[in-house]
Amino acid sequence: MNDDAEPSAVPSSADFARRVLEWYDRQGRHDLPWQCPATPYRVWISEIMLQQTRVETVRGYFDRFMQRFPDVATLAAADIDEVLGLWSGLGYYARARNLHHAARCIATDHGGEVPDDPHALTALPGIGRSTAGAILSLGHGRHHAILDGNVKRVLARHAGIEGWPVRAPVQRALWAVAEERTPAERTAAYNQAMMDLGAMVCLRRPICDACPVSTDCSARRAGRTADIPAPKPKREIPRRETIALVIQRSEDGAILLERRPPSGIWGGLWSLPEFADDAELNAWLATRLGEVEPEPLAPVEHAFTHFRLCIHPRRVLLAGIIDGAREGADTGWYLPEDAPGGLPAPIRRLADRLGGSPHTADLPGINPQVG
DNA sequence: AAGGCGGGGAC
DNA sequence: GTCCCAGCCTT
Repeated sequence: MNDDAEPSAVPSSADFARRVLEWYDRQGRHDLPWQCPATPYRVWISEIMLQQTRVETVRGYFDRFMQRFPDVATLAAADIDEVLGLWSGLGYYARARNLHHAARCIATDHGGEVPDDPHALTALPGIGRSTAGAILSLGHGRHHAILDGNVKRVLARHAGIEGWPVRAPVQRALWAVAEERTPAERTAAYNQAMMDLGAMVCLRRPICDACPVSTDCSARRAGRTADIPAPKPKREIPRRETIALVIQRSEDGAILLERRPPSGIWGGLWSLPEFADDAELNAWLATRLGEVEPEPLAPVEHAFTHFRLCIHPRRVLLAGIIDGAREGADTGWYLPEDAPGGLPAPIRRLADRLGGSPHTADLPGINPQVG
């Protein structure tokens, strides 16, 4: 592909697309789970799962999700806890809540068919401009541009668009280039090609020798592929501490789980009772169990995008059934593997670590009086 | 316009 | 350890 002639003029968008498509036919990914078949429903589900999430992570989740919810009607009829259960571990759980909500909107307002209109799509929760473009092009075969992280990287470098892509002016410039270059013919293949190019060739450290558009790439020519796109400005991430109560029945190993509030961190997921400090924990325990001595377990570190959380687990083993901590719609006793909904990843790891039915006598510490 | 929102893989 | 990813929503 490297003839020695310097490109004498800015190549046309058609030529850019032609080279990208030619590369895609030979080197691109053609057998991803959501490509066979690429129905609008399957494309929609995959696109939501793929928001801020890598392909290899999504594969297993996608297959399990499709097995259980093969179409819009099944998803719309499902309980949100089951949806969150299949989402458990994927993160960004608002995506699952939005997905479920949107399925119900599609069932009631669109006759159960995923819309093929940009305005109708972006009106659905969880679907923005880029995801709408992916559903329209990959799922419906329509002419529409996309602009995800991969495409941003390819276009920013090739067109020499400086600045951090999250900033509005940069975003505008990128969308303009994306729309200008997206061909009306073979739009789906082109969009998939751009994502594949970003995921396989135009990496953080790019493999320019393998790129079909390297000869006229602005960043490549300037030797500035490391600077474009501009990296996210650094910021200090705060650290938070929290106490999590593992209150466990020695009889069967069940632990007390609570449903978290619908919004915020881990919204709608099931988790351990949480306390700001030991004083708050002890006050909670005192009113329900009397004097008990919780056993500290090894802390669990968990990194979020915007802060770091250190969870200090405190375990209390119960020799008998208690009636102090009653079950309700949003609390209950469950074996870790039988949780009624999704569990946050670090809580799941912690719960799994506790193992099955413990024997009180084998464990250090606690045998609180009950009632 | 800025910040909230998970988790894991690559380095 | 740090960085960043098939973004969107709320404020």
